[in-house]
Amino acid sequence: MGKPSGRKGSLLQSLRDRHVRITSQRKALIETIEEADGHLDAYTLLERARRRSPDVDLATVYRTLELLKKQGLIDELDLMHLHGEKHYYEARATRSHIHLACFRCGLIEEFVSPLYEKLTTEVATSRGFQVEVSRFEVGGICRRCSSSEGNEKSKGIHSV
Amino acid sequence: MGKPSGRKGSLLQSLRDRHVRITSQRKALIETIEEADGHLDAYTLLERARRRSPDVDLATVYRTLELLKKQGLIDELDLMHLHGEKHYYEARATRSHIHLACFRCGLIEEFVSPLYEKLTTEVATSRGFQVEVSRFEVGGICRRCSSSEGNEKSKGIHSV
DNA sequence: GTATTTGCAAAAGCTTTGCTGCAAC
DNA sequence: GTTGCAGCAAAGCTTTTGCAAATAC
Repeated sequence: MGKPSGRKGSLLQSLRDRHVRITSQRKALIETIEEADGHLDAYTLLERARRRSPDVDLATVYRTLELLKKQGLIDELDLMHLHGEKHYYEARATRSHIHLACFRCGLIEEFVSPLYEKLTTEVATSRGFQVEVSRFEVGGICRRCSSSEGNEKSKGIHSV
Repeated sequence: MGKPSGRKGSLLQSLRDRHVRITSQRKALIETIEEADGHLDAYTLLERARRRSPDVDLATVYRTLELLKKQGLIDELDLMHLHGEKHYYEARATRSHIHLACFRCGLIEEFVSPLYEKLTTEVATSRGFQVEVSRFEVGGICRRCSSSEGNEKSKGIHSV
């Protein structure tokens, strides 16, 4: 399943274009984000980034995420708080998409629709609102879980 | 500006219909939620509910919110984390609506559109996903802040 | 009378911050 | 050489949990 993500390596370039300082830690974190291709929480990002730069600290992870958010280069997701209150991050996609979170198995699906863009435009036009970020999340039961209704009890039975 | 909310007093009735125990604390909390008509965080809910029932505890607030969420009677919002990581709650509306959060002044607007329902239906149909909850939040700059661009510095200058 | 809910206090989870030394430009 | 970043450790804020006493039905 193809993800609606942007070209890899674009995050670093965007930072350079904006005259933001590129440190080795930021580089490691950004490369990790781009490699992951979506849905990383801060701690997972830390663990993976340490393969590239062993001394990265969690504080740096958060500070870098904050920076990237402010630059509009990544999006912050809640994924319906399926796994606690933490946040997830992904490189901003070329096309915005909805996240579907299955309460039963924990699967996260992505869904692209022209209606999404249309709706965002409608907000901007009719309310005079300059949209910088938007987030559409849906929670419920995925197709696979509905069809195996009642047979599966545990969470996480379908791979993410 | 009319809110797209349901009839007042319906939360308690819904609980009775579902044979959920009605305690005095739950009653106080529910009445407070309905009176507020939207966007209460847990601590504010506690403070207000204490006017009706002085001994309510924050733990009870969270437990009751959990109950109402599970029953699908309230919705949980993040409001783009405009004021920290806490959540906001509102009685589930008869029509689902988008929340627009202004990063500059903190104003939260609500926006109803047929496209929203259409999009949700599309998700259900094309992915076979049983939608239980959906949340569409938008962050950016509201009309008023765009027109007073650069003149206003502080947050919360426009009333919520 | 019995099962559930509550208050209290403590803990947990995620995120932010202060400070000093270090790295980028 | 300056300015801003990183690591470390500590604190912060929201939310959850264990347990004994109280409450609803």
